[in-house]
Amino acid sequence: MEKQKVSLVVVRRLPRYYRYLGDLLKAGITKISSKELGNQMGLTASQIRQDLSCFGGFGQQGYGYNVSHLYKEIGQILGTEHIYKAVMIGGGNLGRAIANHIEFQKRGFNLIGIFDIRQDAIGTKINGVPIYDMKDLESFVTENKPAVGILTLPREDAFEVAVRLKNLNVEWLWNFSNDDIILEGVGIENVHLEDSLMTLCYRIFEKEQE
Amino acid sequence: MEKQKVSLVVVRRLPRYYRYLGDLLKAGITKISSKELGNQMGLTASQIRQDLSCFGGFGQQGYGYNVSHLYKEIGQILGTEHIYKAVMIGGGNLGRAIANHIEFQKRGFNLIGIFDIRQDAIGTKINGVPIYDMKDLESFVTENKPAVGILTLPREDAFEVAVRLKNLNVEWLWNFSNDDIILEGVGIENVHLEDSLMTLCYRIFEKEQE
DNA sequence: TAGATTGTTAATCGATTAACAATC
DNA sequence: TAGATTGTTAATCGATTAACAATC
Repeated sequence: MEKQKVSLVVVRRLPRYYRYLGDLLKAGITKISSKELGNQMGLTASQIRQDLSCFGGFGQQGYGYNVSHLYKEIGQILGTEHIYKAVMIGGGNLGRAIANHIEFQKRGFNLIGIFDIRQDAIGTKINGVPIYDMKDLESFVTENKPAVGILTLPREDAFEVAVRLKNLNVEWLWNFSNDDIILEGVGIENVHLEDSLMTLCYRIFEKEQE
Repeated sequence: MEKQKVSLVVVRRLPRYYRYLGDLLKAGITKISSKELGNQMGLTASQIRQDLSCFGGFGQQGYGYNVSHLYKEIGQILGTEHIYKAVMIGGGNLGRAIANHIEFQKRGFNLIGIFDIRQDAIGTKINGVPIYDMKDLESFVTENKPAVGILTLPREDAFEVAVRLKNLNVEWLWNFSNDDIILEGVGIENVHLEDSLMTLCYRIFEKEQE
């Protein structure tokens, strides 16, 4: 009774659907067809119907999709109503920005602690989240059992910390360190900012040569 | 004499190759085969050879690739030796983190100014880069002609600013605002952090249900 | 009812993997 | 020379698009 696993390329489009539907909802639009949504998003109607059909039939022939209903369904699929606990490793500039900027609750997470080695940061808070001493990582994680580690620390230290987290049964990482971490049994969601910037550089240069 | 445009999925792998080769170089390794590199990166040897062959033949039969040579070639392809000027719009937490954290020079860019509306920020610097008044965007951009705008401002204001930049002939955006910006003639490199986090949420939930 | 639009099956397109001759 | 490994062509696999019967 194993249901077919949905391809990651489809899953990665879901948050984008969710955003567009949220905007439509806010704009007071109650129904939308795959054709019209495709126009707005720059996708084919076919792709939208194909994507959604991985999760069920949310539309109605001759009518289209009810915006509010589809929005809720996709939110459900994405698991926005979950509250997975997360700890952040690295309270520097990047960690600080993420902790302040991301609305964890709306995305299904709760950031319960930030860990750092800088003594002057320890004991303070970022956006209400306490900064703890890296030395206390083991005891804190053992007690609080977060599902996710957010790696906002330098590349050199990332792998070692990932291993420490793995040993504490933290099996998911949101990784901002510019390093690939390949660890058996650990799922990684990478945000490689430098890679993105280099890709941009390539695209600019390529365009210039046309 | 138009050369075949290289697919974006291949281009997006280049920075990753570049990173791995840089590490090998630092480790003093002088040669590597596609098979061994594939092992390390979790790719097939075939894919690596196929990817590289989009840009030329950098290897040698029976030997493999010279690490230092290949590293330099990929750096060249990515355009790391360029210096495209960039301005950042939004000097809040996220902008501050990016300005401090990203090594623009190493990636082919020079961040020449940050724009904000908060009067207390204007006149200060982030990592040596001055913060200017948003009112002066037009004159500054007209004079300095940056190629890229980095959008680290709230979603609500992102589109309007993108249009202002487009009108000033800034045709490339590195977009951190959680908004899709679709503008004729403007190339966008999106970093949708919230989308990434929601994808992670989905993956955790999916795994739990196995 | 007639028009619109879904969900799904089939066709196409593109990306990845396999195979292998060339050759270092 | 023999073994290794490339670059490239062919085969496979997966993702996107097109087509269409079902039906609101």
